[in-house]
Amino acid sequence: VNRERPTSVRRAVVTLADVAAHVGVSPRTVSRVVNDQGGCSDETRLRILAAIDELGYRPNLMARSLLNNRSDTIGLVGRELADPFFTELADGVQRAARRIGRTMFFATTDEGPARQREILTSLQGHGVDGVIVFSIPGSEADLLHMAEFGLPLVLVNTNQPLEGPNIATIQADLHDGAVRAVQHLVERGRKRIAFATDRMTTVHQTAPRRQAGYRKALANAGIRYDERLVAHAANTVEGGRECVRRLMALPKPPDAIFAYNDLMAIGALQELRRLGAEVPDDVALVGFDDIAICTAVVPRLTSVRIDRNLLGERAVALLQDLLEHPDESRGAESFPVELIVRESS
Amino acid sequence: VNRERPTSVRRAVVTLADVAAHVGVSPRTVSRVVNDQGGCSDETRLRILAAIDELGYRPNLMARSLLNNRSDTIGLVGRELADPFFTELADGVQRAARRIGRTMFFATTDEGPARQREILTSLQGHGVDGVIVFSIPGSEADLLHMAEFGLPLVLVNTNQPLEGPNIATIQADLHDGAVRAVQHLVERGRKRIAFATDRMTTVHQTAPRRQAGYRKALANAGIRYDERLVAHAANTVEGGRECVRRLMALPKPPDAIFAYNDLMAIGALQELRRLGAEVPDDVALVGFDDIAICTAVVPRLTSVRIDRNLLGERAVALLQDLLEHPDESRGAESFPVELIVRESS
DNA sequence: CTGAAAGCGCTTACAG
DNA sequence: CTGAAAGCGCTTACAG
Repeated sequence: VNRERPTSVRRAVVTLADVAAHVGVSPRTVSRVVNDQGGCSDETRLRILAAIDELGYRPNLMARSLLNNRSDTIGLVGRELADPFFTELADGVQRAARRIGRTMFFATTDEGPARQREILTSLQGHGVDGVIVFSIPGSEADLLHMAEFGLPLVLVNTNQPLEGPNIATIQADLHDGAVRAVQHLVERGRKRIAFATDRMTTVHQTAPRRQAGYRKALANAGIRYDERLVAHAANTVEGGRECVRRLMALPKPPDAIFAYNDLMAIGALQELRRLGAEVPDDVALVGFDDIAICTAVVPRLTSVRIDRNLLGERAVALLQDLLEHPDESRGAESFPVELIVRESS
Repeated sequence: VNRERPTSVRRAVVTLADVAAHVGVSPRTVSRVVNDQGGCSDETRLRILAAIDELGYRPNLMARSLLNNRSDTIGLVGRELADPFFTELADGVQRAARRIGRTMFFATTDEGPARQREILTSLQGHGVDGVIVFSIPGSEADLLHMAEFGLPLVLVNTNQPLEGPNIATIQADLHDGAVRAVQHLVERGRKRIAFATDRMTTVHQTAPRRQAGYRKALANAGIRYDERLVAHAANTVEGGRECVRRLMALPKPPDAIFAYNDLMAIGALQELRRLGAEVPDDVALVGFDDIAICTAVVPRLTSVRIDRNLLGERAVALLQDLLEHPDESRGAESFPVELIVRESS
């Protein structure tokens, strides 16, 4: 073990040079063994491996990155871990990254664009080869700028598709998801299909995309759009309850409800039961996101599923492509969704 | 911008030397400005800052770490992101780390001890100052070994408390949580208190700790332990349903159920309703973990809460202490839990 | 099959 | 207030 370093918090750590000295060869030879480059007698090789084991040598990957200008590492950045959408995405990213020999590091940025920039700068500084960002609305210009200055970026579910050097975007097709959900309710013979949605104040532009799909499917089916059947509330369980109270108090209440997300759908389910309405007989119900609770409620909830694992894997593939062909510009990619029909409709 | 490097996947990146050349000063001076060390005329300083902005210079943190032997970075390692327990812990870690000027990187290891070791080695190689591990059972010896070889480690909710150089553990007091839950049911006047628990086959030793608390609280209250009131099933919603079917079929069914976790409690709730039993009037119900759904079900679920955010913050404090005083050995720390009483009991 | 030299981007003493 | 030198741990050409 090497020199004293009293100011350091870390214990002195074994270096390649320590191993070389211990065996009595040059660092170059140890390096060759560590990197499996061959060109080394079996005898020296075994002695070196034994020394590595004995001393507990671990290569310093930062030193290596400094030379190679690559770390085989990618970053993943999202708002908050509490969001199940994000965690499943992350699991997909993790698996796909591993398959191509990359390690994923992961950081969250709860507080908006400034913090996001800070995290991305930190990741870049620590040498990640590229970053997948589950982006914060309002940070688009910033992200384009960072990509241009050398940090390859894949944006997942950003508001607008972005184009530029060193950047790619992929978005779940929320519009199509809403179309499918409403079309399914039409096929079930429903005529008065309500939409229980988020308050539109949010900066996340997902509600408008879903609502556009809702209107499109109604139009396709020749059903007139009726503003009274669109209820706005918080996108939570309580918000879902609130929407149902208002919708069921209408002179002509709905015979189906398409909810902005599953939490609202579950709130709607609870409130419908309380009001004595049967699901799906009196009111059919479709949620969005297909979170785990969908199969834990009675009746089990029909929902629009985004395969978040697959979305994560796709994002890794895009990033890899970006890293291999940095100079090609590429369009925004759309990610398909599917409708999972269960008992609530 | 510097030299051509055709083999690199990364775009050529601006270095400190580039900035120095652009302004016409030595790298040393730029370094001083970047690190706010003073000792530089305001005029040069401003010119340097302008150049940094114009060229888009970002310090290479790996090079810096190589010199300092510290990165102000900590790692967090867990099984899978899908586990809400872990994500809330992570949010606490993230916030606490940030408060002391550290960046948290995060990695998952779904597949057991071998993979965990791989991830930890990678984190160490990338220069993290220490790691918080939400550990995998069976990896204890390995973790002790890694700590001894220079990677400071804090273990959260490990099976056994571990002691050794460079290592600390913290565990939620599951035993006390179970005692409180059952004591609460006793105070509510319940006499036949069942325990719906996990199959004990699991390597995670949490079920026995909860069961010991259950027995302890019964003994405290002078209630005889009755093996027939302990039902085992999968620790899922479906498992909870299964336990209730068996328990309510007993000659003398229970008047209260303490569940291994909230998922089982929610399954129990559904099945009790299906059987026509009122909660809490006929059967009182207490869960464990206090996951989000507890307040979304009707009646809202009483549960044992582990403040996972706080647990995460505590883990960071322990790690920081370990980094500042590497040579002190320390005991295992116990983390208190609380009972959140709601409508189900 | 093995080694001496140079350098990745940066900072830490040391001089002026 | 500013700079030249040395070195963190490693790898990449180049020699032998």
